[in-house]
Amino acid sequence: MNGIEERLAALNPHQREAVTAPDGPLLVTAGAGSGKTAVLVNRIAWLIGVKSVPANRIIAVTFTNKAAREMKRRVQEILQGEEVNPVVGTFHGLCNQFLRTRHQAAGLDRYFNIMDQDDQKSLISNLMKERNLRYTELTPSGVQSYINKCKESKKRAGESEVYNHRSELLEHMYEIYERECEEQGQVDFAELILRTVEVMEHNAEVRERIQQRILHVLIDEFQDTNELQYQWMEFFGGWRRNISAVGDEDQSIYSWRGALSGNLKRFERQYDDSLVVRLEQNYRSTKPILDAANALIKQNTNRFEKKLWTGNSGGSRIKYMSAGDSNEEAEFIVDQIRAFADKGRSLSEFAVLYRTNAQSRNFEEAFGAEGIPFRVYGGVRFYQRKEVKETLSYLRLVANPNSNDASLVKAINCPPRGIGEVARRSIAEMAADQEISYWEATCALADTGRRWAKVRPFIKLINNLQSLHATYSLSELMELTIELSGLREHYEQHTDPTEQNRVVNLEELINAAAGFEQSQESTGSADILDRYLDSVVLDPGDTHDDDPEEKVQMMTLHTAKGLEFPIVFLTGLDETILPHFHSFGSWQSSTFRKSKEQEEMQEERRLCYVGMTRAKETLYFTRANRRMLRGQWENYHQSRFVQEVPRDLIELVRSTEVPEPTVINDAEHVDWLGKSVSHRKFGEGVVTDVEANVGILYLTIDFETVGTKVILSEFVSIDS
DNA sequence: CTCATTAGATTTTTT
DNA sequence: ATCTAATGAG
Repeated sequence: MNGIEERLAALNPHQREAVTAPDGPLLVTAGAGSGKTAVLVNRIAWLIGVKSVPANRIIAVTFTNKAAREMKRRVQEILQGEEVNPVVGTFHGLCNQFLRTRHQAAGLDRYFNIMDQDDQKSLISNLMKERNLRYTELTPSGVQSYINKCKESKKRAGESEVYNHRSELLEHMYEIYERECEEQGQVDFAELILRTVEVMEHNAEVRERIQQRILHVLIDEFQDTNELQYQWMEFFGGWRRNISAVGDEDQSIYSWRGALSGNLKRFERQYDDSLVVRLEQNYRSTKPILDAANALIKQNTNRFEKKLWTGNSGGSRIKYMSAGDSNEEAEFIVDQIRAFADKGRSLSEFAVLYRTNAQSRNFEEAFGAEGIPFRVYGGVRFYQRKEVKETLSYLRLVANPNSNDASLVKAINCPPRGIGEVARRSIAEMAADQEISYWEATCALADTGRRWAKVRPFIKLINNLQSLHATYSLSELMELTIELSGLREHYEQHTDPTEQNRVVNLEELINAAAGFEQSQESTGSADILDRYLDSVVLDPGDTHDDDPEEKVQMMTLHTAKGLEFPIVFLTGLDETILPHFHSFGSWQSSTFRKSKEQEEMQEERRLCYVGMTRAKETLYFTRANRRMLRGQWENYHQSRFVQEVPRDLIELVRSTEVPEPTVINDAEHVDWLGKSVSHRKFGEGVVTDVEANVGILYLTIDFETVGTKVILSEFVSIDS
């Protein structure tokens, strides 16, 4: 017998209805903390255990790898006994598997390489440089975001409307980029999904085989799917229509990545016979926290009104602390955690959440100084460090020298071997002329005279590592690479702490490889190096996941989605931080549009909502009047979101003297409108719009030289 | 070609 | 403040 009956009995009627829904489309809209993941987990277990659906014919999609692992674990836990293996993964992970086994049908190199955002950006940057395409109108990141936007809405180069010079250039870059990726066997994140959908669309044989095999498709976090992912769902699950989608529009926080929370409604419309279940009972938070979160999210327009409720009673109000500066904010949190910990709370019960990764630094310093153990998720990623990227470049060359030109460029002169710009250019030229890889070009050039003698040891090194690859394990190969390449020696020579730390990171990298080996023990014997190199890009998260140690958890609001903690510090509740204003008095914003701002503001509010609803029993709001930004102290004002929470749900914990926000009346509004003003950086302009919020005036100003920007009133002066 | 110094930039969030 | 790219001296 298995544990399903027992589990079903523990669910509420709505949850049970969703879990045991008959075949056919199912849409679950679920508020924060209402147990939507539990519904998915139990439904998978129910399908396997009660309906006897073979586990490997069920496919479930989650948003993060962490969530996928958790889901597999929980399904297995319910179905005690024999091992079950439903297919669970992220869109990107699943599409990668699909393409690896069908690279031929997909028209991809057998050993195609996956680029992360950094790789993609430097490829674009190099393309622009080498082909002299450094147009003033375009930046590499501009091109990058254009290409990704296109791919996310299933558009290839040439399929977008060209309406001005700039968009013409962008299309041109997209074309060049596509060709380059094709030639080099490079695949970016969006391409994984796009290519998969295209194979399903055009290859009837593959499509039919897959559609026959898959009996059920389940998708979590449906509000965060984009056009491409919606189509993926249709190709993989649309034929049998056994699709379960779970989501919450109030937690849609990835529209900047092309996500369309409207996909929830689209699903409901398109599969009009679907069973729709709404989960509105919150099991996570105390009443004051839930009431506060509900009040906040109510400010968003055009949303389906939910009445999220809880049976929990009691609980304290939100504790609000407004600090003089960011250091004080951090110290306050340290003090509070100390006090709780003295009462016997475990450090792992605390989470410090922030809008931007840059904010973590303050907290890291304060916690470090006080000797409180903490763990930062994400941040400057381990796998993005220079020394780590260098080592991985060697491994990529070992795995497949012919589809990793960028890796060759990186590895060939790290550590310095006297092979520089001139040599690189010759290699690139020859590779282009003869349509061969950089590696082949380098090998050919090595025999062409004394000038190329320096590359011979390098070629030998790679060949040597390739032969070692056959006999040594992944972690051993990693260690040999670091030693034989001279990377360790190179970094050990330096005495300053930054460089010394790199040696430590190299050790850490070997450990990570060993950890990967262990986690993959049960899986087949397909080349572990290839799978490791994929996982480094697709799942660079925690190298040692189930860290049992007691540590305070620190992460961005985005990373926190789907998690819960007894005590949560929601930090940086300041205008321009949360809500964040990328369009605020900064560089390019000639395309600033009011409607877009509205949309972005609502997403910021949802982000705040996500943060608040992570808390089970205690929630803190913290902010600071002054923060260090790029080496300078800047002034900040309390976030509008604090005002949007009813006063009686907030308790002032400790507050340094905050000047009462100046109340702006209508007369002052009118005062600004139409006035000529000047700004220190942007020069002269005219105020075209005024908006007041929480005592702060936001002026839309049409500048003579730099176009339209939104500026805080305190940064401009009226011309006399 | 390497190393050191300097000028310049820095779009928030993640697979 | 901190990182990278560009520049110049050896």
